[in-house]
Amino acid sequence: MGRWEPDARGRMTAAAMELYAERGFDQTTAGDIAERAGVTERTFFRHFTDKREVLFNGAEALENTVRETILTAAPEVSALEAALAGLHVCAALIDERRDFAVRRAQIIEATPSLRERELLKLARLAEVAAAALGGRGVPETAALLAAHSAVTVFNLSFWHWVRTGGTFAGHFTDTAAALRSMT
Amino acid sequence: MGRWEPDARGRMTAAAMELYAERGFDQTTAGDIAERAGVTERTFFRHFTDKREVLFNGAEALENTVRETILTAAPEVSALEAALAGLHVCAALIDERRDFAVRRAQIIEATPSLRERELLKLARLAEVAAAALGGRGVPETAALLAAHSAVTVFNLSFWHWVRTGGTFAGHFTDTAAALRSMT
DNA sequence: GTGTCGATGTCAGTCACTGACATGGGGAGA
DNA sequence: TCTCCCCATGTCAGTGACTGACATCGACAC
Repeated sequence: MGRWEPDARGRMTAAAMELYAERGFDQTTAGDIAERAGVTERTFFRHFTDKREVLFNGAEALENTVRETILTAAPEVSALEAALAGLHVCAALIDERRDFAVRRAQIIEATPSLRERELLKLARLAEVAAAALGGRGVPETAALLAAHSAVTVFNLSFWHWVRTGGTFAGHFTDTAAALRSMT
Repeated sequence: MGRWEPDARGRMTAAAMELYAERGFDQTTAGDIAERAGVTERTFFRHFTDKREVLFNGAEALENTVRETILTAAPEVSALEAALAGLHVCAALIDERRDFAVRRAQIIEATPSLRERELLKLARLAEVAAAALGGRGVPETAALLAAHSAVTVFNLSFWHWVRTGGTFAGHFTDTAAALRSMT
């Protein structure tokens, strides 16, 4: 691929995480990140649409996981349970990288504009889940409700996990149970 | 208040809505808005923290409505029903200004960065609702789940209302019913 | 009539992001 | 092994969002 030092993208991601954690998102310029990664500011913006996106690389992988898990769920499974299953697999994946996830979460928590971007990614995840449910024949409104509910469980249990420890998947299971017994 | 033409804020909001609708958010500069409103770009940024915020003036009013409705709900009402009641009142308020709401929704829909901001406002609304439920003695996880679920109902029925007509409150009631029967 | 105060104007600066064009090394094919 | 092409990167100049510091001006109190 590249012909200079390989994995420019990975170096930029690492540099950004370091700098955001060291001095904060607002005090870090795109040029700072590029410099630490040994590339040009222009190259940074060729890889990432903006300064925030560098923290949201894994989003597409999660979307694929959700989509495929929902689509391959047994046909008799309800919309809500299929959506929960999809997000539960995501939680289990993230469980494997607690260290990274926590550092990233702390950076996001400290910066409103990053929280904003995170909400957009979660909304996209819900849309993907809803579309997958649609592919199972679930009517639109039911699909959207189930998808957004599952993403809410995902989001709430994520932050609970970051703050309290344990396993993400475990918190997810607990929160899902609370949701089922809510009505 | 001001000593020049009064209601600079209102003029800027109106100008921004016009320009965003006419030529799009990205093709509108803060200077354009200020000029049409008869003020300076600097004045625009004194009233609004950024170019997007101009479309989200009513957010605080909604938050107050949600908070007070939840806090004054009958004590025997469940967390979910209290949260739904709070958001239902908001829906009824917005029903009174369909024209404005639809124009605003079309602008937001056309611009990803505005969708992002809208999600942040909805998240804040959910946090306010959850805090109000906390004030009623609801445990944290249950409060967060109920609040976010109600906001999801609000959001989904809002877009359904924008696209199909009818009343926002009516769509809200239907979607809330679908949520209750989901589990 | 004078002084204070808050909203506004002015100005200069930083930085996110973009388009256009140049470059250089690696790999496919001769 | 040489050559040509491609693509990731570098270079450069520009636009526009936002900010801080300071000047101003009109309403209102006294």
